[in-house]
Amino acid sequence: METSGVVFNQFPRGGFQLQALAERVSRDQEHLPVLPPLYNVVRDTASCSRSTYSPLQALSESTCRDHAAPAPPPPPPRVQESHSQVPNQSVTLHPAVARCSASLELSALWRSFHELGTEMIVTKAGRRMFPALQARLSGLLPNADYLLLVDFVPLDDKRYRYAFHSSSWVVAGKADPVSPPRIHVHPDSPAAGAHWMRQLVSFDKLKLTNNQLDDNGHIILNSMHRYQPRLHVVFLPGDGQSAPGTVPYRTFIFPETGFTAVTAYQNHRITQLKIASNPFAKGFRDCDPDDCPPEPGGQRAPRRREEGPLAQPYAAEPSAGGPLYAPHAHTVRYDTYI
Amino acid sequence: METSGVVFNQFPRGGFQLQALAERVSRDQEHLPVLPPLYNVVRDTASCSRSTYSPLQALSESTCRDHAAPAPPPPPPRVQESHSQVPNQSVTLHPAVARCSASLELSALWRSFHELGTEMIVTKAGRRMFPALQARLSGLLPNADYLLLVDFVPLDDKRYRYAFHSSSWVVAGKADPVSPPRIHVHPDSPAAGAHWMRQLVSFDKLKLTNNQLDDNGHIILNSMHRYQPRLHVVFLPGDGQSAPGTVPYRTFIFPETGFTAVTAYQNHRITQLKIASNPFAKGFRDCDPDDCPPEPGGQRAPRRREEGPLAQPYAAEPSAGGPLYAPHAHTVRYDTYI
DNA sequence: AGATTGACACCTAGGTGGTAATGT
DNA sequence: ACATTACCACCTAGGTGTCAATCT
Repeated sequence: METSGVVFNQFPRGGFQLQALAERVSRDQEHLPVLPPLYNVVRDTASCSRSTYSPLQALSESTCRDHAAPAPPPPPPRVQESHSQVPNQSVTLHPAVARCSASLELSALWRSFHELGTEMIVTKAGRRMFPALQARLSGLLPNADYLLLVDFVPLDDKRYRYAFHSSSWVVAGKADPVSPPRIHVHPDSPAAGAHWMRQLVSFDKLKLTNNQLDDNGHIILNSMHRYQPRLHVVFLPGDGQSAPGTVPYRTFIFPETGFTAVTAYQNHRITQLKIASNPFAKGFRDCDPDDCPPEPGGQRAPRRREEGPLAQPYAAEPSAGGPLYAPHAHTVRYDTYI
Repeated sequence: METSGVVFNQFPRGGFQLQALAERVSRDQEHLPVLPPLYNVVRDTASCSRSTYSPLQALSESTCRDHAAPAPPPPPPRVQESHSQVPNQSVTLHPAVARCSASLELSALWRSFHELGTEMIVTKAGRRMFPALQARLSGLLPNADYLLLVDFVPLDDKRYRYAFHSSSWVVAGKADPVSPPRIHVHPDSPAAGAHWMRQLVSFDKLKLTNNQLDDNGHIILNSMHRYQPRLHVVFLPGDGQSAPGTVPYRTFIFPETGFTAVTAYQNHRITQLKIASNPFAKGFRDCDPDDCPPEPGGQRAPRRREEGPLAQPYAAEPSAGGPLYAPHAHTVRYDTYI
C-alpha cells in the first residue's frame, strides 16, 4: 500500500485515488516550514475570535489565552531550507473547502495541559493520545466527500531532556533523524460533509509509537522531541467536481495541542492532570471511591499514598527549554473527557 | 439520511451516490421471491464443490452436507406475488463482479448450529449475531471500489412457537407485519477490492433488534420468525466505469446461516452450543477453569449445576415446523470463534 | 401460558500509570 | 544518569446467558 514515501495507518476505502490524493496533501507540505503561508490555517474558533491571525505567531506562543496563567513559550518554529513549491501568495481555495472551519473540542482541557507543557506517551505497541484530538467541523458541502487526516510536524529540530532539579525542560542537542512521515486517516474517510458536520469528529484510534519499524500504521515519533498535530480536511472531487488551479484542502493547527513525546512522564503535574482527567486512569485518583468522580471544581481527599514533597514542590521558573507548568495551574478536576 | 423506504445502519462515506446505489440493490430485490433467478447466488465455496446449484433448492434444504446428521429441512421458501421487474433470463454481470465469489467462514460451526435449528437473540438495544457473518472474498478487481451489504429476508411467512414437550418448533400462525427493510453496510464501505480480499470480512458490528422503532440503525426482525441473511457485493463505478445494461452487484446466500429470531433461547442445545463456542459466554461453561478452553474434540467434566434431565432428553423427531437439532449432534467443543 | 424485559455476574478486550528491571 | 521496556493492578467498555419480574 506504499506507493510513495508516505505511510498511512490504513487506506481501505475508495481505493488508490484517495491514497494518491492524501499523499499529495502530505507531499505538498512535507518540505515546508511548519506553518508556511500556503496553509489555510484557522484558529481554534471555540477559544479565539481574532479575525486576523498570524500562523507563525500561533505556533510560537499561545496567542489566544484567556487565562492569567503565564504563557509557556515553546521554542520558535524551525524553518527548513527546502522551500520547494511554495506559492507565497494567497491561493484560490476549491469551493468545497472555501467555507470550511474547525474548532478544537475540549480546548479548556488542552489549554490546562499546554500550560504545564503537554507530554504524550509513546510506546512500542502504540499509545493513544490523551486528550484525543477532537474537532467540530462546519462549512463543508453536505453532499461532497472529504477525507480527514492528521499528521505531526516537529515543532523544532531539538532533542530535550527534563531537568528534575529545576522541573523544566532543557535542550539536549539536535533532533534525531526522522522516520518517513506517517499520516493518520480518520476511519470514516471518505465521508460526506454532512457526516463530518453531524457530530464531533474524534481521532481516538490514532496511536503514537517510538518504534521506527512499526508495522501497525501508527504514527512514529521520536521520544523527547516536540510535535505539533495538524488536521487536514481534504475534498475528494467526484465527477466533474475538479477545479484545476484550486487547492482542495485546508489545514488546521491548534497550537495548544503541541506536545513533547516521552516514554515516561517527566513533569509530575502532567501525570496528575492525566490521572484526574482520563477515565482509564481512575484507579490512580486520590479520592474516595464513592465520590471520586467530582465535577470540575470539586475537590476531594487523597486516598492513595500521601505523596508529600514528591519531586520539588511545584514552583519553578520557565527556563529556556520551553513550556513549563504554571505555578498556579488550575485546581479544576476533570472527570470524563472521552 | 432516508431518501427512500430503505434504512441503513450508517452511510457516512461516499455521500449520497453510494446510498442511492445501495438503495437500488435493495429495491431491486425487495419484492422478489427469496431467491429469484435474477440473483447471482453462489454456494458456500468452502463447504461445497457442486458446480450446478439450484438457488431454490439451497434454501429449502441444506444441499451440501458432509455430515451424516439428519438434515433439518426448513419450511419451503415463501414466494411473493409481486414479481416486479424480474428479468427471468440470465443477466449480464458487470465485469467488476463477474468473477466475484465468496465463501462463508466458520462454516463447520454454522452447520452445527443449523443442524440444531439456529436461534439468534434479538433485544431492544440490539444484539450481535453469534456466529457473526464472516466471509472471504475473491475475484474482485483490486483497484475497483465496492460496498458490502447484508440484509435479511424472511424464510417464510409464518410465526413459530417452540413446543418444549416435544422439543420442536411448530407453526403458530401467519407472519406478523414486517418493518421497513433495513440494510447493514459494512463499516469499511466503500473500499477497494484489494481491501476486501486481503483478509476475512467480518460483520461483527451488525446488531439485531425487535424494537420496531429502533433508531440506532440496527436490523429490525420479528421474534419467533425465520430469516435468511444475504451478502451483497456491490460494485461502485468510478469515472467511466459504468456499463449500462449490466448488473453491478452479486448476492450470496449461505443457507446454513438461516435462523429463528428469539428473545430468549428455546432449544437448550442451542444455548449449550452458544456457551461452548462464544468466548463471551465462557462464564457459563461446564468445565474446570484451568482446562476449560478445550480444543475441538476435547471433553471436560461439568462445573456448574448438574443439569440432569433438564428439559426432555434430547431425542425428538423433526416435526412439520422446521429444523430440529440432531439427536446425535456434535460433541465437538468450540473454543474461540471470534 | 407464553413472550419479553431488565438487572446481574461473569466474561473479553483494551486503555491507564506505577514499578522494577533492563538497556545504553 | 537517563531512557526504555515489560509486567502489573486497576480501570472503562461492552458482549454473554441467567433469572426473576413483568407484560399481553
